[in-house]
Amino acid sequence: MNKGEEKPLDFIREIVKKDLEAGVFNGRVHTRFPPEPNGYLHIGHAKAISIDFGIAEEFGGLCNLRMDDTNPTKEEAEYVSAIIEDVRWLGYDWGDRLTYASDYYEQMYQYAEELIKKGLAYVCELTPEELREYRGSLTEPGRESPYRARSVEENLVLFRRMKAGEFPDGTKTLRAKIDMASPNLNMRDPVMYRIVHASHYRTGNAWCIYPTYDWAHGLEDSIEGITHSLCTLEFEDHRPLYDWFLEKLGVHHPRQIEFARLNLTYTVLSKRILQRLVQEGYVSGWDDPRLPTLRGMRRRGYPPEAIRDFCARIGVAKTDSVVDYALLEHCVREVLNKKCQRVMAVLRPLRVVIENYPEDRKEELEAINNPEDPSAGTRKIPFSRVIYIEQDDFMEEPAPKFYRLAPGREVRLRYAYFIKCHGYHKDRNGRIVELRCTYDPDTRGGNAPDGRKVKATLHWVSAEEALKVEVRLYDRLFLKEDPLDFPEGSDFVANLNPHSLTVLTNCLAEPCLLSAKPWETYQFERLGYFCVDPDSSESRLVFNRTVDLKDEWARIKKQYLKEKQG
RNA sequence: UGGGGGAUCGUCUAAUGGUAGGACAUCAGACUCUGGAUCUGAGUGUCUAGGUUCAAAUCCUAGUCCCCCAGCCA
Repeated sequence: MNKGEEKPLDFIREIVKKDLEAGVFNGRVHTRFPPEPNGYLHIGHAKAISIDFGIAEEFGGLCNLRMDDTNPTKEEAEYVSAIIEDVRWLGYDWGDRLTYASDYYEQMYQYAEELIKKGLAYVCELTPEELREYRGSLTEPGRESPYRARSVEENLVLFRRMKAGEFPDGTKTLRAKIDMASPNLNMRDPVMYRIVHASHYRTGNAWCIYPTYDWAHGLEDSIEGITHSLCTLEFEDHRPLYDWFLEKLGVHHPRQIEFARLNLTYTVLSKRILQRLVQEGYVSGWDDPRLPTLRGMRRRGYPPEAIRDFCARIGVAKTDSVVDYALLEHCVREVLNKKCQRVMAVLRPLRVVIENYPEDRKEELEAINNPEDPSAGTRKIPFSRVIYIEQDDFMEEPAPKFYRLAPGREVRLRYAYFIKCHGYHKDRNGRIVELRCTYDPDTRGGNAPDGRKVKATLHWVSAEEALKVEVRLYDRLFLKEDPLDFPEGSDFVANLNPHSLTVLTNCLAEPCLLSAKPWETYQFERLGYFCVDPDSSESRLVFNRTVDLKDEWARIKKQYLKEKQG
């Protein structure tokens, strides 16, 4: 694509554009995002949201947020508010167009009577088991229900009695009269209404018959004047039915277009499995930062604009695809790099005594808040004789290409001084517990007047002023790229990463973090991005690692270890 | 063995008969007071076999492989 050229449109936008040009819907574009309030939204929904709301926005149209609540046994008000919150957090707005399928129950019922009167629907008394048998199979046609030939009058009476609550659950259904021999199973006289004596979270006990998805969805779209009904691929062979209902009713008829749902490596987006992860305690809740739920990602520190950018980058197509999780992380880093304040924190502290630095001396050094954003200004960091550095930043016997501290080696303490290691102490287990170093007073601020260079710059905190904080390190929840690829006889649990969470309780951070507030994200220099978890209290800050920084040394180390092994 | 869809670098996605391009990932280098960021460069792809054409990812024919559908879930 050359400069100045428009970004190519995906196949849906292409269709919408053509419809617009042809005046198909009187030049209108109106979409909808129709979640069922029976669970929490995840990154897969974010893709759909970004398509539904994005297309409406780009073509000067509208997008409704619609609760597709047609099943009283699964839906709850709690999910409605969570969905609203999550879509809003992502940054989308539906004005006053928050709608509910349940608001259309009466109208749907009237449409159903209309279809009965046209001889296109009938009350069937087959049991669920019988219904299945009568449906036939993928290769064999179904059989017509013995109740199929009822008169319009009888159907009407029966249907009204169904509505009146005269029959127990599961004893009768209203079915569309289409074609039991259709090669498309969805057309084999699909159920439109089922009897369910259950209280609905919105309509209470007003109804005991509830519309099925196939019957309801097109009507919802039609009633709301939707022009383009965008959904995922598995609804492709429901489209003939969607079209059939609307055509027989002769009502406003939106165009349904299907796209591939999102899959991510090392991640599951199946509602059922997500539920098990939460219910069986593999994660701490729906907002566990390891989960691909929007709440989880928010708590992890993923900015909504990064998720939106991700959705824009993955594109829209009909090919089944699995997107590399690294792309999401890239989008997250890109946003965070630009806006996060830098700070120094030590995850696994190693005590360093600077022998030639006077015991009674303290000083403050100036540090840049964000090199990507000069307007973020600077801050002061305390420095003193005893400091802590990262355990990983010292090697007794340095590996090849390890530039950091080692006996006899000089490195820079960021924004402070050059220090040189002269010795170290070990505990009785042989673990290094303290380094003895000297500093060069002439290198204050981090540069040597004689121009000598060091190969590494370390982050550090002053022992006395440091804040003790908790840091939760997250890693992918699953070990396998495809978590559903497990040996026979086991299940996805076999692929769970036992080290997906590491809690570090003895971390030390520079004192400016004292004022940090929940949900704020910082870059811990050389380590990654960390956001303040709402579990934090006045006396103890808790940080979640959002994502690490790209780490050249980690890469080299890995290569080195691999070579050493074989 | 029914029907509906789909196959382009490792991954995602463009090219709509006319130079197979981008992004992420990977590798190499430059720069750097974050082994970060930034910059430069490299490699890797049209499912297969035929055909049409000056020219095919694109059109035709025949295959192959993958996904979805037998809820009174959505």
